[in-house]
Amino acid sequence: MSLVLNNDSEAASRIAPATRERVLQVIRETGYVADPLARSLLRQHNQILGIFTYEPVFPAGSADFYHPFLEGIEACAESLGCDLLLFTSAPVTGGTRRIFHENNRLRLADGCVLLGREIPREELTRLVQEGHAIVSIGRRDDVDIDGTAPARLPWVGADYAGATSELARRTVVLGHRRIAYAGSGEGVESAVDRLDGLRAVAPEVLQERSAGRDPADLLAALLAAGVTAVFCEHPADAMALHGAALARGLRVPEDLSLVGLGEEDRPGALEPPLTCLRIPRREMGWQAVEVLVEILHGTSDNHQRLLPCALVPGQTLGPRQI
Amino acid sequence: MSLVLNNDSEAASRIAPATRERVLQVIRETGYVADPLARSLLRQHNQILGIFTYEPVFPAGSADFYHPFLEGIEACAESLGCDLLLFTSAPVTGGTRRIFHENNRLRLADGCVLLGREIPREELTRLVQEGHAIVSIGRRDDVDIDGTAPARLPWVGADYAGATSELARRTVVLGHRRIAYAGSGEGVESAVDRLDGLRAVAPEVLQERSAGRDPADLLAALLAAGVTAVFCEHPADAMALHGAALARGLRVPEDLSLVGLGEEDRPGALEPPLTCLRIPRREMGWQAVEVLVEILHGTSDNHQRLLPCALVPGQTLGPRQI
DNA sequence: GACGGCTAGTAATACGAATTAACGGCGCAC
DNA sequence: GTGCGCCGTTAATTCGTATTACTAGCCGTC
Repeated sequence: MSLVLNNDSEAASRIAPATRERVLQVIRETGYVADPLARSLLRQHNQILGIFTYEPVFPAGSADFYHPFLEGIEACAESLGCDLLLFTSAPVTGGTRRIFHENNRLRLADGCVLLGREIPREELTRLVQEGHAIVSIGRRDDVDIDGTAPARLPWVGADYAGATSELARRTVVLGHRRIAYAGSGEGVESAVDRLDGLRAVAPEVLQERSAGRDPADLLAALLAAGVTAVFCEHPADAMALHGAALARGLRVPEDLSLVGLGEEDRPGALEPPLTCLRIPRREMGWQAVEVLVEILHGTSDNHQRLLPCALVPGQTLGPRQI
Repeated sequence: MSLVLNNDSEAASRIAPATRERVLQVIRETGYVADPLARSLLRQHNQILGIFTYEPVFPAGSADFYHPFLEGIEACAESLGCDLLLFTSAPVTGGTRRIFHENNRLRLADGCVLLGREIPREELTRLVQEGHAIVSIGRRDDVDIDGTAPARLPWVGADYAGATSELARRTVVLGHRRIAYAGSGEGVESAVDRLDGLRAVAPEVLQERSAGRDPADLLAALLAAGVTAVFCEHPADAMALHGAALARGLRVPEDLSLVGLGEEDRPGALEPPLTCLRIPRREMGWQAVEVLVEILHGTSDNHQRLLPCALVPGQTLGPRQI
């Protein structure tokens, strides 16, 4: 039976064509399908790729930030003939989902794509220690495994640093000398990369936190420091600053240039359109699955890919008025 | 071991506290986790719910029509502690994905949510025949199983008929006598329901196909027939007709009332806002999972739920000008 | 002191498919 | 005529866990 189902070269030689046809006939009649569970138990792989998100996969409020990643993942998985498993069973403790719990179901999947702005270090460490095949979407710092050299985590990231540097160069060329960075610039890798990219070109950056701050106050502080161009970690901050600038009678970009270091939540919402980045999210999703397959097959040995961000010209970055 | 892991009432009585603690200690040290595959093989259920879509789950182009359904499904699955399996391995033959293929992996999931505008009848029939636990999102006609009475398919649908009837009533109250339906009104259940809902209130409906037709031509035909209000199967058609009306120097709703029998793709895109329906998509996703669980648990016996659509007043439906 | 009942721990079996080993029958060759 | 090899089939074993049956040991009671 199984010899006929999995028509291997070996089986072909072993089974007589007549018998083979008879078995196939019965299979057609009864509509028999091998229990994929039992097969997997033996084969030790499932053709299932897991997706683990540290935020809800299908977030209601936010303008579907994760959607394009999932698009790419789905498209690639489909091309590979793999199913996708969403680990929605992982319980939420202390605000974030945790992949490791008493009955973690990680092994249902052959490998796992990790998605989320921030992934707890201890989870990453344990994932690596236990030898799970994982790929992070978004660059992650290497994890320290006690004793040994830091483990190079597989990831597919967006080149925030490079894109920010390029925007910074253009800003400098436009005459700006006092450039500010609005945002934390620390903690999460994506924030660090952005600030690093800006600093690489403009070392004298003025950094101002924006979280939970009144845009008008933030703007006032920036202007007082003589800033003429603001790089915003979150495009939403750029929108807020734009509003505050208008309220103050300032023009963008004539009096103040604004750059968003990410995608606009709702393209077209701001007039004039924001100068910002386009994160290759779909492509990142696709390539994450590619890397995962490379890991599973043992091909290639570099499991870190940095994809370029396209620059969205917009109209909020202009020459500095003398 | 398994006795300790699954701390049942029985196990509690069987295992000595000391032994129990010793085993737990070893489990903690080794980080052992039971292979979910092997467990499932024995238990005959997985805590996995399948999602099968007859279109890509994460469609790139369309404005994420399916996203809210998935949101609801995810939220409910999470509350149940179930994982979600996306059947991306199903091959596409003849334009649509097919759930049944030589190695269908349906049995990986305990039950399956079916998503898609149109689901091939033969697939539904076979799903029912083979006794799979399924729920369709969107009403589906009963399927004929040869010999027996038509099988009542489980589904969670939007009450297009009721909502359309209500809109029709309002339209009649506003003085409109010649009402048209733009769209196929046949084939897919959702289209049939809409036209039926309109006909229930306004039997003398003029029906015009809109697919692949120049909006200007369609509009001309409608006006020639003396139509003063158009119910559009697809809101996109309403948008197109609106454009054609403007081009012709007509005002909406003064000269022509437009109603969309669905959600606007991009709310706010049309000015004035379209009078249309709000499909309770998130709620449908949630309840689909609820129904699925009812089926699996054998509780309840009515597995068909019709959820009301909210009416979005908009400003494209107005009194008929005498 | 012996037997019965209860408990704790261990061994066996089942889950469903796949792989492999064993086996029976047949034919060919020596 | 017998032995070996080949072909086709069947039985056994494997995957990792859960359940059940069974056994050894202990205590209490008669």
